[in-house]
Amino acid sequence: MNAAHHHHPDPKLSYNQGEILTCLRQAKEPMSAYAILDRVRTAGISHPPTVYRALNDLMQKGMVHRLQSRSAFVACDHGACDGKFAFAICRRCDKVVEIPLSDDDQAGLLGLAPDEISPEKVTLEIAGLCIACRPAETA
Amino acid sequence: MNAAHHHHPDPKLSYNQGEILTCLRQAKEPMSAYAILDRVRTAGISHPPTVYRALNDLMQKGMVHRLQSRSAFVACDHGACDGKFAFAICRRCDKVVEIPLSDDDQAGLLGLAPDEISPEKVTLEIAGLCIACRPAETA
DNA sequence: ATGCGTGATGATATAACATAACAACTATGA
DNA sequence: TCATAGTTGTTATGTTATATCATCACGCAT
Ligand SMILES: [Zn+2]
Ligand SMILES: [Zn+2]
Ligand SMILES: [Zn+2]
Ligand SMILES: [Zn+2]
Repeated sequence: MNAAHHHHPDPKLSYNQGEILTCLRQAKEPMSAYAILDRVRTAGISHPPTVYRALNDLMQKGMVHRLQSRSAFVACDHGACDGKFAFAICRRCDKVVEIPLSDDDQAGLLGLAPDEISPEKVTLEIAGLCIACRPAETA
Repeated sequence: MNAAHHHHPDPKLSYNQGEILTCLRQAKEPMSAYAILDRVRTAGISHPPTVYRALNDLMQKGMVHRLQSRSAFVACDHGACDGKFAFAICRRCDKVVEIPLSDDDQAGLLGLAPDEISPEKVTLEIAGLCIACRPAETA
């Protein structure tokens, strides 16, 4: 199989990267690596390392983000971004909203780090209840 | 085995909880659940569910925190705390510093959440390089 | 053309992390 | 006694992630 035979979301991506990014974009919700694997089997991708390789490459490019609190992956809402984002996640339905962080936001967060650790990267995830799940919570 | 036969870090803790909290406090660094399991075998704890149960109980009490970005657990630096903390973590040596968050800090973080998700809990982990690892990085 | 280096992918196996489900034991009090 | 709640033990399994080596396609120098 060859890249030229398929539509790619970005010409710089390899075949596997393109398939997996497309899968995540269509899902519009976080997917585990193994859920992705199930969905791309028809595209000829059939082993976990293949999926993790592509996910790591896509994360390096900023096109995919990992939700640490869920061990799941989402396509970047903005095509790509570079460390300057956070997530809000509904604890009930797993809906995810990507939050762009301003430079000030970033600086403020990095400023929380103590002197003995010079900060480089911030992981911020805010869990809560989305508007659709709020009624269901009054049980 | 019975709690009365052992010194406990807190009388309200069960035997298993006490052993595992003591283990984490002695380590002073993050430990995976399975690393804890190895260390408490001599105390009669020998199965993963036992460790995870105690860890979950201790986390509920705020006496143990989980580092999402490492799948590891640390004893709270302050005995116990209640959601109002962050971590700075050295990406090279895994040194961890717990950062207490002021009410203002918390409010600021929760304020980043979009309208459609009402925020409840914030997970903030800042990765960087600790002072001891800075020389080693110039490779 | 031949051979080489590089990057991407394929494939096997295993490691590391976490939980479901059920059984057993203790303590407490009706 | 009996029921109840709390804790722990045990087996089995599910889920997430990586190490390692093999293979393939391509560009390029000889
Ligand atoms: Zn993004
Ligand atoms: Zn929701
Ligand atoms: Zn704490
Ligand atoms: Zn360090």
